[in-house]
Amino acid sequence: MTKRLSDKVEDYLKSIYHLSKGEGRVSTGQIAEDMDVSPASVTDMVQRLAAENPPLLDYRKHQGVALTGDGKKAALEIIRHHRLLELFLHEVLGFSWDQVHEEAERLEHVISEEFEERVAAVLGNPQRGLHGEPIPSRTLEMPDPDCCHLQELRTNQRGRIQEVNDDDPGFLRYLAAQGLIPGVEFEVIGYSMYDDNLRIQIGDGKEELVLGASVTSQIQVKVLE
Amino acid sequence: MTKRLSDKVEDYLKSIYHLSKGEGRVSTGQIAEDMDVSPASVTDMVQRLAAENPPLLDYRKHQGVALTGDGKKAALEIIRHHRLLELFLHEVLGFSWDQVHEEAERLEHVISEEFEERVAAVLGNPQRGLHGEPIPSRTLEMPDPDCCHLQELRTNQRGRIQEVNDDDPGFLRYLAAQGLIPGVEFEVIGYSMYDDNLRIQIGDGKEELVLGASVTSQIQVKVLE
DNA sequence: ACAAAGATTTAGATAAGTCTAAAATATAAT
DNA sequence: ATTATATTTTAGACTTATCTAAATCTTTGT
Ligand SMILES: [Mn+2]
Ligand SMILES: [Mn+2]
Ligand SMILES: [Mn+2]
Ligand SMILES: [Mn+2]
Repeated sequence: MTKRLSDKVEDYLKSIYHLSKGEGRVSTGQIAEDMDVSPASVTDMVQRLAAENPPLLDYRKHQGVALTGDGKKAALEIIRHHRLLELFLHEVLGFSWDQVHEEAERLEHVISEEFEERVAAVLGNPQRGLHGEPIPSRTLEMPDPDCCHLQELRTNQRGRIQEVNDDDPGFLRYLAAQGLIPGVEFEVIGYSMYDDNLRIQIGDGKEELVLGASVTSQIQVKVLE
Repeated sequence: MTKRLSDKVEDYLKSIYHLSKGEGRVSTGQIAEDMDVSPASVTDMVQRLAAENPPLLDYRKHQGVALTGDGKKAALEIIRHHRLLELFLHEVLGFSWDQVHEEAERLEHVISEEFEERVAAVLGNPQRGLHGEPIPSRTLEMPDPDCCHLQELRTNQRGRIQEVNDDDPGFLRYLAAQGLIPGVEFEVIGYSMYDDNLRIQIGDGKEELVLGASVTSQIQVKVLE
């Protein structure tokens, strides 16, 4: 009989989960930035969530917050909804991969466990989302990331695109146009230390791309070999 | 650029639409009863909706409210969402006909026009919902009801079930168990004027049912011949 | 070690939606 | 036509979520 959380609370928990990757502390300022609200609003909200029964956050003045077990569970529930919904919107309703995020952002808060189960079943209990994100299991276990940011790779390293940032439709269309989609393999063939540009070659074709840090920081890859 | 209405506002407009059947005035008391909130809350809300720009309601003190053109359009938009969603939940996700209403009640407020269009397309642009209700068109025209309550029929009249009240799961399971579903034809073979019980025979089998007023008032039928 | 800068928290306001209790109005009954 | 009853509206309060401006910590640079 865990009391139903509001949409806003769910979005706060999700934001904190993403910023902390499930562990560690996050500052109120980071949350304010990510959620596009004032720092004062965040302080107020996190104090309320820390005072909940059971508490959803561990809050200490001037030292940010960490998710409690309950807070993390609530966040993972919504993240599971979000990622299943994105896949469903694409596979069943034909939404394009840059349109699904916004729609899922609203739907994630209102679907029942029944809906979640049925969608998962229709999709064959997938473990990865439309943009390559791992989907928490029914029991809310989140698989390890087993990948790092493309940004961190250097010349001669090979990798496979694992996951891309999905909250900017324009960026997603750009990625698709360049062939930078989850599953694609590549080799780093150059690095410029002054601007952090990375030159990569996709597949075994001669297709080359030069990507800036603001692109490579939004792509997660698995290093090969 | 019509400002986005809140879920609550949409539910008020929908309630007023149903109570007034799109025309005429409705008292604040009726709305309070239907929405399960206090009369004071209703008065407050209808005054706000009447003060909107453009106004969604016509309100006169102590004389109830009527939907304006804009209010009616907003109500029909949500009713279209609701009925398309119920059908979708049943046809695509396998929800039973007594489960869909509750889920649709929440989803109706958050789906985009894009979602609405795609669902309608997947379903083949249906004109009737899962419980027989007419579905407003894309342009928000509501087809005429062309039917009346089963309650009003008398001995020897034949009819076809057109539409049933869908907000009580138990009632829907009861109807399904009795074979009282939209499309089924029957003949009234008896009427008891003291308790308003109706005796009906379904199809041409010898299956007979006796139905009280609280059942017959929740079923809409088309009179045959 | 201390002042300046930066981040966070408090204080005070506002808007939406709800409630209960009291006041006002309308309807029905004598 | 008055009085009694029922309905509706107002008044005052509360909750959630947000803001701006002011106060208070923390961190950093010298
Ligand atoms: Mn997303
Ligand atoms: Mn969201
Ligand atoms: Mn319904
Ligand atoms: Mn609703």
